[in-house]
Amino acid sequence: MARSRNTEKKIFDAATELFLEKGVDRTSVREIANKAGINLALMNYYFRSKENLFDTIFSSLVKRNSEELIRILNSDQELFEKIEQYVEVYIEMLSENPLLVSFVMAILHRSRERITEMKAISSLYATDQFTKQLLDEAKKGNIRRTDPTHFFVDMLSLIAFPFAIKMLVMDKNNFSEEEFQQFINERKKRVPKLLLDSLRPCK
Amino acid sequence: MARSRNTEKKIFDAATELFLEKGVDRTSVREIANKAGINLALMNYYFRSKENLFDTIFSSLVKRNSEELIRILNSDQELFEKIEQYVEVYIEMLSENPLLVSFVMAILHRSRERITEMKAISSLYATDQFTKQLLDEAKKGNIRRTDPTHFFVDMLSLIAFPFAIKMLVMDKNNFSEEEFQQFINERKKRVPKLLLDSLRPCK
DNA sequence: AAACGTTTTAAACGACGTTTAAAACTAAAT
DNA sequence: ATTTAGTTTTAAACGTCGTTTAAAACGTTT
Repeated sequence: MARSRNTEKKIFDAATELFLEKGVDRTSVREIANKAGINLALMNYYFRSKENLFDTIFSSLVKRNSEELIRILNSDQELFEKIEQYVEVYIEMLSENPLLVSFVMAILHRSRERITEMKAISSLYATDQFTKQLLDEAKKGNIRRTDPTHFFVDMLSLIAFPFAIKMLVMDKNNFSEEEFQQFINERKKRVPKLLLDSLRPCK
Repeated sequence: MARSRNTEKKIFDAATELFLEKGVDRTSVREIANKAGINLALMNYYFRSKENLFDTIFSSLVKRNSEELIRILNSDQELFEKIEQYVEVYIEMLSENPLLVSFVMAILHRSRERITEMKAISSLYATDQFTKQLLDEAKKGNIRRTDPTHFFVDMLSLIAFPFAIKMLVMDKNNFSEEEFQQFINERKKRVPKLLLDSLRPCK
């Protein structure tokens, strides 16, 4: 240990703030160093590369937010309730963390190949328990038979994509920021209803 | 006119190919110039900037592919058929044009800055006719009442998002490229069914 | 063949992420 | 108290990026 034991944290915090504010690509290492009040080279000393700094920040952010989602998905809660809760919590999480959304967008755009290497994301989609539940309930005749992979992709799409096209939706409907938030809030009930309707055996 | 009347086209073609192959950000102007067999400065001479070159390529790609989608959306076709056709054609289009997917990802990622391109995309979604149709059919009692904005967002999400998370889906399910194509193909029937089920008045 | 506008070229610019090698510093060993 | 070993910080430079510049090469028209 030496002069400053919080240099790493200073870099981390400054970068987080700048990444959120102007995006990863538009934030230079020199800016980060400046904001953190440290020498340019220290970013590489502590985080090896800007890319790795980004990954570190992103992973810690995902970790902080994903635990509840993972817990819900793997609980032995009743299927319909589980879906309702999962969707609501997921949407709320994305709603409260714009940084998370823009990070995911950045990753999907910049390194779609690399996305599976990110353990933080990968662990979010451990769907074994959920898959089993879908198949069991179908066998019991409680729900219609459905391909679990498709169902999970449907669910993720309905949850996440609206955030990706936020600007498009706002522009098309002349939404203010508040109106878009309201729109997203409505989806907390709408999306589960849509999904559950497709599972109900009735007709 | 002077020495080479197809320099512009050579740049356009080389850039298109490289952008598809390795993404916009990972393609340098020097690479484009190299592949096109032209001097570095000519890219700026003909296209002003790399960003503008990207826009040009993207716009022409969208133009080539969007006409049919717009036509379908604004036709006076019966609602259910229209949805089926729209989804199928859209998925097929994204399936055949990976470049389009990565371009859209690039634009959505920086949607705050890339307003021009956003407008280009936005024009794809003149949903007035479609909205009217949804409201009319609901009034007639043929379908359940639904918020047209939400419904359209649902539809787009189910169509497009799976392409964005392609690598994740492939990794989680150990899909080969062919198997992912098959998975996408299945969605051509699945997605319309899901959407139509949510509209049916029955239960 | 001279003048003009267009296209092409080589070289350089400033900004970027990163590396280097030495300096500054702390902590432990003599 | 001084040397030693290890860590942290620094200034300077590296190579690459997108872009600009000013001159050269060229085709066309007079």
